[in-house]
Amino acid sequence: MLTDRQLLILQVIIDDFIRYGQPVGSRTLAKKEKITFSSATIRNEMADLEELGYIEKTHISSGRVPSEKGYRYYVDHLLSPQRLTQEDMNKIKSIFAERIYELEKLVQKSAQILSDLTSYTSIVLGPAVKENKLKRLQIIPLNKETAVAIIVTDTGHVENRVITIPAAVNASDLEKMVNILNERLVGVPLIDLKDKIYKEVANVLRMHIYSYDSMLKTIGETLDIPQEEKMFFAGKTNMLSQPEFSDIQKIRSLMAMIEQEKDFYRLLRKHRQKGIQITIGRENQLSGMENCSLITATYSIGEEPLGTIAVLGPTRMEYSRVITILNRVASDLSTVLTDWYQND
Amino acid sequence: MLTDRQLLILQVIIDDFIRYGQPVGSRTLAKKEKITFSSATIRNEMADLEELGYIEKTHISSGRVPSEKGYRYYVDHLLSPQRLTQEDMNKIKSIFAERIYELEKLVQKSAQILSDLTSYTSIVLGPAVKENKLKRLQIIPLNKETAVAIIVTDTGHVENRVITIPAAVNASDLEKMVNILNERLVGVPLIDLKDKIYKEVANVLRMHIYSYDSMLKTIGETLDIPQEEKMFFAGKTNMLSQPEFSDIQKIRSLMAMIEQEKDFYRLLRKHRQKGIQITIGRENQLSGMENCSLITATYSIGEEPLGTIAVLGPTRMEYSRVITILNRVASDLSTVLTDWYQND
DNA sequence: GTTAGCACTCAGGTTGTTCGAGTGCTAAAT
DNA sequence: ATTTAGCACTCGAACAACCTGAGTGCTAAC
Repeated sequence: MLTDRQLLILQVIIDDFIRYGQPVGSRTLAKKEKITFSSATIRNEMADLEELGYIEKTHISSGRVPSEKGYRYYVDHLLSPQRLTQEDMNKIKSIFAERIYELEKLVQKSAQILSDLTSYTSIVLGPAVKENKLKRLQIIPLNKETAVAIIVTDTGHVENRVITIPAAVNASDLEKMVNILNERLVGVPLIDLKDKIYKEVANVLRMHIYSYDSMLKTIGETLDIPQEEKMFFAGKTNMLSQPEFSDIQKIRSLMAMIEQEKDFYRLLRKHRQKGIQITIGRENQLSGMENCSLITATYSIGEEPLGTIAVLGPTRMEYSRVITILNRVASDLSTVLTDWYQND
Repeated sequence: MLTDRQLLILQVIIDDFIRYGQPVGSRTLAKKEKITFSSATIRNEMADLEELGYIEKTHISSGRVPSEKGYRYYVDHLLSPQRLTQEDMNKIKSIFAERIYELEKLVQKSAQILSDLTSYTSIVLGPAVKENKLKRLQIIPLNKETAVAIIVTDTGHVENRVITIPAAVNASDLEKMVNILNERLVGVPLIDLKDKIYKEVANVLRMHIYSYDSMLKTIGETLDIPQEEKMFFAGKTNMLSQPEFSDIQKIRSLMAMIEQEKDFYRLLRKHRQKGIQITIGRENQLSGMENCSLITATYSIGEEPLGTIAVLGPTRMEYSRVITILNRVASDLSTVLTDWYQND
């Protein structure tokens, strides 16, 4: 177990390093207000902290730098909570004060404000469309062979897709079918649509529709809703200004990682628990993330969790500030959404 | 006027520099097959070429590098046309062989293939939605206050927006109005919709609809179609691997330029003429583009130009290869689109 | 007109040196 | 038993000196 003095030193080292990005030496430390003992004492303590794995040297006679274990301890035990400046508060408020009725736009704006305020990269995982409920299905013929199928959900989200209409199907059949589907399926979550069609609606369709088979196939196409939540990025290039990424190689691997959205999506999916979640450097188990930390929070409608908002920064990021901002944005976003949807 | 030998030397210098990215010296040049005279002769010719502004030295005793004027002359007069490899041809074909019915997706795929094949960044300016013709307008109420307005165009494009419904408007009025609008407005280009409504449809509406005023306002909201063509990027980070951008500063200014989409959009808009257009370095008159060239082509339906596809690379890019690819993709894309739309 | 030869230039790599920030250890002070 | 002062030591970064190689321009001979 660490002594109080060791904790103090660890905290001051990390705070200083986060602030200035330079290895911290005993002399620098000794000058700090909070530190009342001499540099020699500090050196002894630092030697212990290093042995325990909380800090590292970049070379044999350099100052110390936090290790991943050090950051981990720091975020778990040493974070000093921070208050937002009035200015930041206002910025956040101003976003949510606008009456934006489209979920996607709101979510995108949230990502924007997060990256603006933090100067890191932010990612927002949109709500899963598949859990929205069907409000209306519409098929609008374009010409003899093709039509646009449109699905509107209760959240106002619109999915659309161009489909081919089998030659055997005529316009009135199409219309009839759309009517039947709407009658039976409004209110059903998109993900259950297919199932429900085969189990409950197929019978009805067979009775009323002539070319039942090809029709069902067309419907199948239509209802292939994307399963995955959309990711919205903002400030992708903010990382270019971080001094730890002055090395072009690091930037390349980081960018490659971000572009490769699949892996990153999977990583985000691991952060679904409520509250703030932090993963540091290699904890992310994703190459390209060695020098990065990811902080996430969730937003929700009422008690129903909807999605994740996240900030990606260097391991040397301002954890406490980012956490405060993230909490704030998540809660404001949740409030707006809850307010909006529960007034139905 | 340049002599044949000077032209040969200029061409070989640029070809070599494009290939290896290193300043080209007289000795290197003398070793080339095509060059039958000695390095001393070459030095004399190079001195002349430099005086005329076609090539430059990076420092007093370095080899030569093409100047912007040199590149300009090269692309205007010296390009040796190139054939696509079978492999590249196949890749392009495979994209357009799939039956993709959505314009946006097709366009996005085209951007993707362009950046894949060239390893540069590619940009595609989508067709202007405003020129599409209205196929159907639909308003689907979500709850008492809000509704989704959906506009489907003859190209299968779907625009949608959440609108607020004035309290004075009731459901049957809404329906009636949508019917009237559809009757009168189908086939009208989106850009003319507003005009047409005020001039021709307003009268009819006034006769049939109770809360005429607030209704017209709602309709106005609905028809605020984005005026600008969408830009689709692909391979944004490809530039990171170009040796000329090993300098972090250059990358930053380049990325900042790309992120700042407005300016870039304006630049692209200047390239609307048919055929291949090339602007080199500072010809682009956009800071961040000093070391870049932009090559564009247009795609069309029949004779009707629709949009622009572009490749953004370093000034030292493989002009001839890019031009070949761009031509190919543009023409294939045009063929598919023409085929598709003229079968209406 | 072309080329060989030569003196000259400069970027970039290597080496050596110095400086300063930092360390660990020891012995004295508290 | 802690804490501190002092000292020898280490290393990176910055700088200068030097060398090399690729390249040039010019001149005189072919």
